[in-house]
Amino acid sequence: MTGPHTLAETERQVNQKLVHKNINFEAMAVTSNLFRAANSVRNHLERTVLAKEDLSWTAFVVLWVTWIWEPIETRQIAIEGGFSKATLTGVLSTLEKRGLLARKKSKDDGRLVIVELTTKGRKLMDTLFPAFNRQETAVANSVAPSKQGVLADQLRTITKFAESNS
Amino acid sequence: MTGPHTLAETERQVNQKLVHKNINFEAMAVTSNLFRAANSVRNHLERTVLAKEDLSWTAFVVLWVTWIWEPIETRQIAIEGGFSKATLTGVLSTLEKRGLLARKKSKDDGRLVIVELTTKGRKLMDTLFPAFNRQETAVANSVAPSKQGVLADQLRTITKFAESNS
DNA sequence: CTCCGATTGTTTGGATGCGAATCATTTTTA
DNA sequence: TAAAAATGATTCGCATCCAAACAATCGGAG
Repeated sequence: MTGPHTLAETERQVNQKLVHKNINFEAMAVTSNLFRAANSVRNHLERTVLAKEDLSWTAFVVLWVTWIWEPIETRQIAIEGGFSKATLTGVLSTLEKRGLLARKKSKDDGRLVIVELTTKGRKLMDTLFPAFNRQETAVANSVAPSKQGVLADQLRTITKFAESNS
Repeated sequence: MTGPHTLAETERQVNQKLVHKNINFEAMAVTSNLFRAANSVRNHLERTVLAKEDLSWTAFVVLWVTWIWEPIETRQIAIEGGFSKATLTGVLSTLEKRGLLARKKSKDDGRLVIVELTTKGRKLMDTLFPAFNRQETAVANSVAPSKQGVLADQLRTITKFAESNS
């Protein structure tokens, strides 16, 4: 991820390419570092926590959302996790095959599918999520704990803006 | 992306699931909002800027890195852009087919491939990047401009930590 | 009661991305 | 100099993800 060029070098180079235009370097720094941070943190968590359980990122999110809210409708898992219904169907099948969760039809509405963790799945999350959270803590603590609340708020604000302005 | 449950509701629910364990909610908020923000901003930029040029995110990054540093070695594009060599080969072929850039062999080292934009590619980036940057500005300005420098710095710090702790 | 539109999960087809193996070239070793 | 190791890019096989089409179900309008 960290290339041979520093961000400062890149900005200088961009400036030379665009001397005649008005480029907002500070905004560029915010977004580009947002992507770098998200990617590297995701890779970090995958390597340090998820890999040994052979779970993909999406699979973990599905387990997590289900664990928190079970019993839960599949459509809600997709919304909460931020991926498509199509993606969810595949991941659910995989996790069901591995015995970590179970699908069942809703009695009230035949279209809906309800998901619950199995005992095995619940047991896994009981140890996996604390381990995950420990790594989240290590990552977050690279900025001062007293500043983390503001940081999270700013990220929330950015999300809200980006989502409302299609 | 934004589910029907607020973060506060989720935290309350997590707390009930884990009353006996120590969960760091602030760290959880930092990372989860980091992913939400990155995803929503990427989707926003894809929709508002990249879609009308029929460019994928990765394709745009390749064009951008090349535009800034050309002539540039392919391995450096991959490092700078944060994706694998395998991914790059495919994207380069696509962009070359579309006449936006060109590959040539290095004279000094026959293993290396050097990439340059074509006139068409350069012309595209001359208008595309300013448009992209305008949207970056809109996104970044959802937090006060005076706080953007600190925000970018914190994201840089997180990246550095996550990358150094495999 | 019967359509008919809306909603939901699944299937299908295609795009994207990666790791491992492969091929070509260069550099190092002996 | 010749063989071996190292370094690049590409190819191949696999997993992941999505949009669109599809089938099943629900809820009204008439």
